Amino acid sequence: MTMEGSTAPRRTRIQQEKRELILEAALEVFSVNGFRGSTIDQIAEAAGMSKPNLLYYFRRKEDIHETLMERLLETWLAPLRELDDIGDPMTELRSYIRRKLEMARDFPRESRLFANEIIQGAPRIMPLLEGELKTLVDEKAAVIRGWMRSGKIAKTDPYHLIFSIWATTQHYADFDVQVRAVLGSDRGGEGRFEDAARFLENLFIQGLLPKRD
Amino acid sequence: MTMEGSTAPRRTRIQQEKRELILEAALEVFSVNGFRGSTIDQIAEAAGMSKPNLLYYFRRKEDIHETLMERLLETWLAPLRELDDIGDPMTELRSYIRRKLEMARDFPRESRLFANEIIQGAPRIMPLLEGELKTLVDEKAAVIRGWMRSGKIAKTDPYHLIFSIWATTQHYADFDVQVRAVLGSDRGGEGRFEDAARFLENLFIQGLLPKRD
Amino acid sequence: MTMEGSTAPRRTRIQQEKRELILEAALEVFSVNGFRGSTIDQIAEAAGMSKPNLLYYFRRKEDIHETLMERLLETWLAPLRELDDIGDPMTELRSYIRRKLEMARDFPRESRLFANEIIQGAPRIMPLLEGELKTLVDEKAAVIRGWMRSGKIAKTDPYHLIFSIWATTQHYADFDVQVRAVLGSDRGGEGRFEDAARFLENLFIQGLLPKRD
Amino acid sequence: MTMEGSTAPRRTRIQQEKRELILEAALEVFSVNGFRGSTIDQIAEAAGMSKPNLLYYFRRKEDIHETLMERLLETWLAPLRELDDIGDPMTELRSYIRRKLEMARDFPRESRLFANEIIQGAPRIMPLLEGELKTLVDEKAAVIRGWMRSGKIAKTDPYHLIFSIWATTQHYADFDVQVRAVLGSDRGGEGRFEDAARFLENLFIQGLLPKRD
DNA sequence: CATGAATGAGCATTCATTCAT
DNA sequence: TATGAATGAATGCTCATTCAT
Repeated sequence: MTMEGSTAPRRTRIQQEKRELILEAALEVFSVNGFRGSTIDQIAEAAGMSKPNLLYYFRRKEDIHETLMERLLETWLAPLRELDDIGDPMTELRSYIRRKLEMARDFPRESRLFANEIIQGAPRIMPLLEGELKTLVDEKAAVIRGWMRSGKIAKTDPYHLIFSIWATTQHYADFDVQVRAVLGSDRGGEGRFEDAARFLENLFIQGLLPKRD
Repeated sequence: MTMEGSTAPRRTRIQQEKRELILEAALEVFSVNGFRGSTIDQIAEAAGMSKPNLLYYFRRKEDIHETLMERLLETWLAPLRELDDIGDPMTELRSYIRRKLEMARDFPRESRLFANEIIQGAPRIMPLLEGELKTLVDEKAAVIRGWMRSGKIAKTDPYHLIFSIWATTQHYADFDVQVRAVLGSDRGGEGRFEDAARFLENLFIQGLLPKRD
Repeated sequence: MTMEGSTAPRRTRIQQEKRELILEAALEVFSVNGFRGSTIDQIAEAAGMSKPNLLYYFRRKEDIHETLMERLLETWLAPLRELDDIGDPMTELRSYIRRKLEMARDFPRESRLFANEIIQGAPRIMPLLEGELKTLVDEKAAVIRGWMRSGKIAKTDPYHLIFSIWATTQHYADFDVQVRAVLGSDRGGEGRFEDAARFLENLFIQGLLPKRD
Repeated sequence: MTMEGSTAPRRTRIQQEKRELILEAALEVFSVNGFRGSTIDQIAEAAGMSKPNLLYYFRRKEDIHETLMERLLETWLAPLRELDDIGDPMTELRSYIRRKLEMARDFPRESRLFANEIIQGAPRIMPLLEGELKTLVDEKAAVIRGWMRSGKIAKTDPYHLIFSIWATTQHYADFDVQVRAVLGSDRGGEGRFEDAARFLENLFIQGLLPKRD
């Protein structure tokens, strides 16, 4: 049973659908050009509608971006939320890395949109970073620290561990063109995500020290 | 001994200084707002000169950006170039990571400018990525593969190893606001780079497996 | 006995009521913002109906304004029409002034709407001014001139007399905010109309010459 | 010796001239169409320059209007400021009426611009009305009251006296088209101001009571 | 009757770039 | 070199009006 707040504007099904269409188009455009580099015309064109019609659904360019960012953060945090205190530490972390990498593969535009916002100093979502995000990371860092104390994984800084997982996985979305340019046409195909998964698993588990005996 | 080709415009020292001033200002502005989000006015203001005067030194907005990007790539590749076949593998990689992290700390604007360009699909420097960058990475990947064959470091994918070093170190420049937001005021200060250095060294050398007795 | 011409659209009572609602709302909006400064949205909102619904009753924004102006002129001329040749001149003029002042008090929005139209050069009602209005004023000016000839009131220009009555009374509607700002909170209340009535009676009857003993 | 505040932007002679040109054009346009009813295009056209060029001199439409209103109020209050305690009351008032009527004749656009602003509730100059204007009127009302006490003019309300002078004189600017429509082509020419002057002098001095022998 | 949806034309403002001095 | 002035081409957004249901 859901209870929508009375402040939420009532919308018809068609309106909802059109709004989704616009958000999809905006994601495409914003993720490449950033907020200021994108024009309403581009988004309208991508959404297959006229500019004033688009503005009938979202009154301001910023409203589109805002809606996109709100949804984004939730999607973005989901994998971390699933990190489970109860499970086996190594398995949990391995799953987390895999899920993040899958997101980089399946939602690269979302990743780039987020990266764009952060690089520019997070002018629009700073409060969310300091609030919801920090709270969640603090919580999960405590879990990881528990695992370290119990000797299940090596003692190290849990925050920077999380950062490094973010960095390495999101890299395959945000820096995709560079990855493909470097790997070349033969290794830059879809297989690159499997290679990355294999590599990251190795890295995070064993590092670069040669196998003993 | 430098030999400028005859196509390079001759410039006086004063001219050169003004150009540097502009590039410095442009770096400041572009790295935050992106190319399209930045205006010549902002750059001129930051450089302390009038807009037409700025355009006397760089005829087009894009020229400034281009010049910046050209220099950038060189700076950016320098640490990798230093990776030396002859040295001890573990020491070499450790130094590389440290140098990259120092760059993230000392040249965050350059890092963000570069990230901006890549995220947008590298419309301006794609040729450099496929040329110079790929060549260098291929070369160094071969070196690393040699180390792996000789058993000095664990066998894994050298390309993805390089990507993960890029990702983890540049993260501290590009996603700086997020890092600071998550770490909070007590741990987000200047010490964060030392913490990161320590963590990354551990990660790349030993991974997360608990220490063997 | 009214006989509507066959060109007049037949309207149900409900239709008529809705039209009145719209006109009332439009008066409110137009009188403050002027024609071009007012939007159909504002009027629709004030009338409590949707924009397309409003346009069902008046097909064009201008139609609303036109209807409003037509009625307005009638209302506006009514007090002058009542000026009666037969009555006592001083009493008649005094009553006229009083009626005009009451209109300024009770129908300030109508007054402002009219003023707006005239200030802008009467683009929409010029014919009415040159026709109906001029005819009526000519007629009443003749009456007043008759009074002057018979020595009942001082000899002066009857047209400018009418203008000055219009000007002084309508001033309390059109320049209301200025009047209230100058009088301040203590004297700017409802009493201002009585003060004005007393003053204007004095002015028009005796002028500023000190009373003769 | 004038001392310009350091906040005033320095302007070249050409800039000053162009600004005057724009203000002149804006007066023409605003006084007819009101603020919202006027477009920058109209003003630019009237000033004989391109729209962006106009915006080079005034960055916002509102800035033009504001500048105009500031100057306006000063001009508008000048005649009242001249009302002199020392002079002969009747002469002083007669001169004031004459000066105001001359302003209505010579600066009708200014008058209409002012009327437009007041009718719309003075959204932009209310503070000036409650401040500067009220202060001046209070002061002059005291002067007039002094004259009344000394028996030089009839006892009446000085505030409403001032209002009626404003109303009757400005009427010939603000309601000019109506005045001319009513007077017709033979009496609506330039002579109408002289007729008005004669009439108002009579009205304010003697009222309508027939002359005593 | 009523309303959600759609749009062409318009409008204030910005911006890269050019021109003249 | 340096800058005040000028402009064409956007760009975000508004609004009267029409359409479809």
